[in-house]
Amino acid sequence: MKKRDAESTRSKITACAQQLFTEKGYDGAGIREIAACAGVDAALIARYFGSKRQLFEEAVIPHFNINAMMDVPAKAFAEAVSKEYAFKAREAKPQFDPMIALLKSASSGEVCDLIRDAIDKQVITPLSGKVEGQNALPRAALIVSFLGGFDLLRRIIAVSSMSTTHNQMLAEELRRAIEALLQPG
Amino acid sequence: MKKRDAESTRSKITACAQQLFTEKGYDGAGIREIAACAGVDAALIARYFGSKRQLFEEAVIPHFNINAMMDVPAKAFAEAVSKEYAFKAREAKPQFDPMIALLKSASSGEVCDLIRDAIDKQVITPLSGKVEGQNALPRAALIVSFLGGFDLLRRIIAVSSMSTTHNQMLAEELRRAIEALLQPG
DNA sequence: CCCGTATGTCAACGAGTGATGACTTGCGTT
DNA sequence: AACGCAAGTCATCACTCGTTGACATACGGG
Repeated sequence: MKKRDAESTRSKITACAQQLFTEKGYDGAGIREIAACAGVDAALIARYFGSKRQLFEEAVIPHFNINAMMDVPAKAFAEAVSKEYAFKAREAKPQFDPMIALLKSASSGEVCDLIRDAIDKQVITPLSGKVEGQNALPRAALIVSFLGGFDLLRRIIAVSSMSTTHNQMLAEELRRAIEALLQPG
Repeated sequence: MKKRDAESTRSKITACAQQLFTEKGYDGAGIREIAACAGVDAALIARYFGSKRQLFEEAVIPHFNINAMMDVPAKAFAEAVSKEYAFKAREAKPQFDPMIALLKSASSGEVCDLIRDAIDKQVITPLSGKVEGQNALPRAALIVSFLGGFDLLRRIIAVSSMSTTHNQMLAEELRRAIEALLQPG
């Protein structure tokens, strides 16, 4: 019999859900697999979170934001974010990366609306504050497009021409493109 | 009893596979669903194509290329490709769009290697011929990143700030960013 | 015409899915 | 100490998945 500790159980489930959703996406990670990783019975997930979708909503969605980047001054923003993205090693599989988890789950249909809302409200809208000129919102969306596509090709699909040997150069090109999008035409 | 016409059966399966892989991605589209759409028994898919993976490989992978764009002169390339992407209406669900199908299937694991090869050999490599200066390959990959991320946010996730009202403006920003990536720093 | 092969049909397998409800058991409170 | 509720366990439901093999039948070459 397991030690009875609801809080610890809940947080272990959350942590394993974050990790497995990052590795396999929403559809790819199963309830039983998450439970096994947490050393917990699968039925507990239903009890604690209601459903798989709610687990995803609670464990992944809130962490998809750019709070860490928001206090960077606008001038240094392109530089900071491009370095951040380019130097996240392609091989390194962090236990939890909200961006990867969302990209891998975007085609799911069951959580696509959650993802859309999170991107809109937690990323694009705050980011639009850093965009000069008109049409700040869609231009912020374009920057997010670029970063998302970058992670998709480099860390999920793992195309060969974006290997880690090009980190420095990729950071520079990333910065140039982001600056082009930040500044008014 | 069905009329016996192997060629027509095969091509109907292919067409429905293309459509359903576009709508739901590799994991989301089931063998039986594809067969039903084609008005065919599910077992025939195994007979004709061997496996679901091979069906995907035959029906989707070869069509993911930039042959249509290759004869555009380098100077007009950014303009042409940005318009092409920006004006593919978000609502319009074409029966078959290889880009959407691949994006929705990238997280599948079962066909990710096919997708990687196709992007490398059929898109990034030919595109790199249009890139000036050094590091043509990774810079071509960045352009593909951008276009992929664009389609992902706009047509799959359907972010609200990229609605069709911004078509013209999105095309311009897209062009600026692509030109920044095409020309050497 | 007749037979063999190509084509289509059907049922089933084994594994996996998320979710549910009944049951046991540990723990804190009274 | 005994009760009640929270926490954990187990079996199972009703599906869907891709794949397989046995079977039926249409069609074309002899």
